[in-house]
Amino acid sequence: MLQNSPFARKLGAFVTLSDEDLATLERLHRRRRSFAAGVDLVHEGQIGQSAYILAKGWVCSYKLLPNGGRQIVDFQIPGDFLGLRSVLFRTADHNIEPVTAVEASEVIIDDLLTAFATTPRLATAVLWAASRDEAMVVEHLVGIGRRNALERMAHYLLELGARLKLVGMATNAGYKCPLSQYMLADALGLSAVHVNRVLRELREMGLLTFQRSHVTFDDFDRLVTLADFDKTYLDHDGPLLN
Amino acid sequence: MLQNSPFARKLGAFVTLSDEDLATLERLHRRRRSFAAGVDLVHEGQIGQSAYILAKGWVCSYKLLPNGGRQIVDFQIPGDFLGLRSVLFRTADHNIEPVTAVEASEVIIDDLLTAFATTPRLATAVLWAASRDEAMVVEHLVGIGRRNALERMAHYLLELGARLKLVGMATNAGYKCPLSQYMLADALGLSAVHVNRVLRELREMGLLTFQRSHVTFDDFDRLVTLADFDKTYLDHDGPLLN
DNA sequence: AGGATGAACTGATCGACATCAACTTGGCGG
DNA sequence: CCGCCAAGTTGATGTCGATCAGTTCATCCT
Repeated sequence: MLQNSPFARKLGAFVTLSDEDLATLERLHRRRRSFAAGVDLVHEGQIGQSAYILAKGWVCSYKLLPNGGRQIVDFQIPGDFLGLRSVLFRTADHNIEPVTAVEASEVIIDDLLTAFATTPRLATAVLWAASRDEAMVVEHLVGIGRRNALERMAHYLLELGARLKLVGMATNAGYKCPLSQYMLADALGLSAVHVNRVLRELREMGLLTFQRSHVTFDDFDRLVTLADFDKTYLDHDGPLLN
Repeated sequence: MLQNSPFARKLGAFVTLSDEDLATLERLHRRRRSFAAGVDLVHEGQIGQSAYILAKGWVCSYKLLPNGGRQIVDFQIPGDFLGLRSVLFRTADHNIEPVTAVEASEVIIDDLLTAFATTPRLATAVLWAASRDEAMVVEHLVGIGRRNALERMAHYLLELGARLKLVGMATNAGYKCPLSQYMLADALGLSAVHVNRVLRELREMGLLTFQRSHVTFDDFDRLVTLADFDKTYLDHDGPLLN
């Protein structure tokens, strides 16, 4: 059983990986790096960046606006691939910042292209992972565009739960979550003040408690109903390709 | 010169395609289909769907909410790949509806996987196209999350212009645009009423006119400034891979 | 021409969330 | 054990865009 890395574990949700695939995957994990919280890993406009496979810790990717605001596009958790766009594009189009201390494997573009050429199956798996990321961004877009603050928060925290569960870092009871209310605000397109009120409301409704960096689902089912959470878009139902 | 299809033309913005690549690409274009405006091509929950390469016309992809609202995620124009996620995922996570009459090539999953195995370069190109789509969704997310209605509209219409220009359907002066104010509203997370006011304001400011299905840039530079439009994220600067 | 239809347009009112300006709590170093 | 600082919390006030309730305009139909 070679499925040790959370990345392999995640790809396993889409394709059954052969030993050869796993070996190729393993070869991407050579350049291990550590990063401190708060120090940008990639920033907009940089060229010739690397990508990373996240092994430990949380990071966020965001964009800044001229008026000083920022929009967090997504948080990445162990097993996630980050910075794919900053490798494929001439210049990075977003910033990546560690939320906590982080460990990750650096993947340079040549490694990636070589891996694709030797195991096309892996290329398909990475395409799947990228599509899943896109699906999450899309769902996030729907939330910001059409859901009110309460539904949006509930939905987002449920999604994080489902993602963490896939890599064994959450249960249906809850999970550890290092995000501040400010970060949640930047992610959800709300003000920090409003995030606070919304979290209080969810707590008083008996649905969910977010305190001391811990999310507890107090009533999972009602929460799912409120948020209209349907995790189909995460495509967690086991390998399609064998 | 085999670069006839808008799809090949678009991929050419990322990789220089060999004759072999182009031939493989050509083989994806066998099953030509036509669709009438307004009749869903794919809808949420369907399984075993095909993907399409759009040859003619506009389509939109959207999600519906239980409260009756809908969020249009993106419009697709000729040369765009659509429904990739409905092929890679067990079940489609979004709906696709033709905005106008449409012609497209149907791509079944086996064709795609075979193409990837024979020309890994093409797999990389498709990954790039998917990443570019994601970049657009991200920019859209930023717009809805952090830009006001005026900036959002300006930014979105500029983006459409840049995309259309890449496939020869727009100039810096403007372009033909079949979208109703209702559709724009569903895309931008606004009400149709507000879309109307915003368009009027842009017109009165002398920046842009959207009338009779035609977008005219009256003052391109000021518009770019207002919208803070930086097209880096579209990665149009010529092949990275040769 | 007269009606039907759907998109475009307008004014009045309302509400969700932002902003501003505090105060409170909790963890940490000295 | 105290003081500090960041995060969390709360109330008062302001605003952007939604909603409601229409009118106008263009096109098509018989």
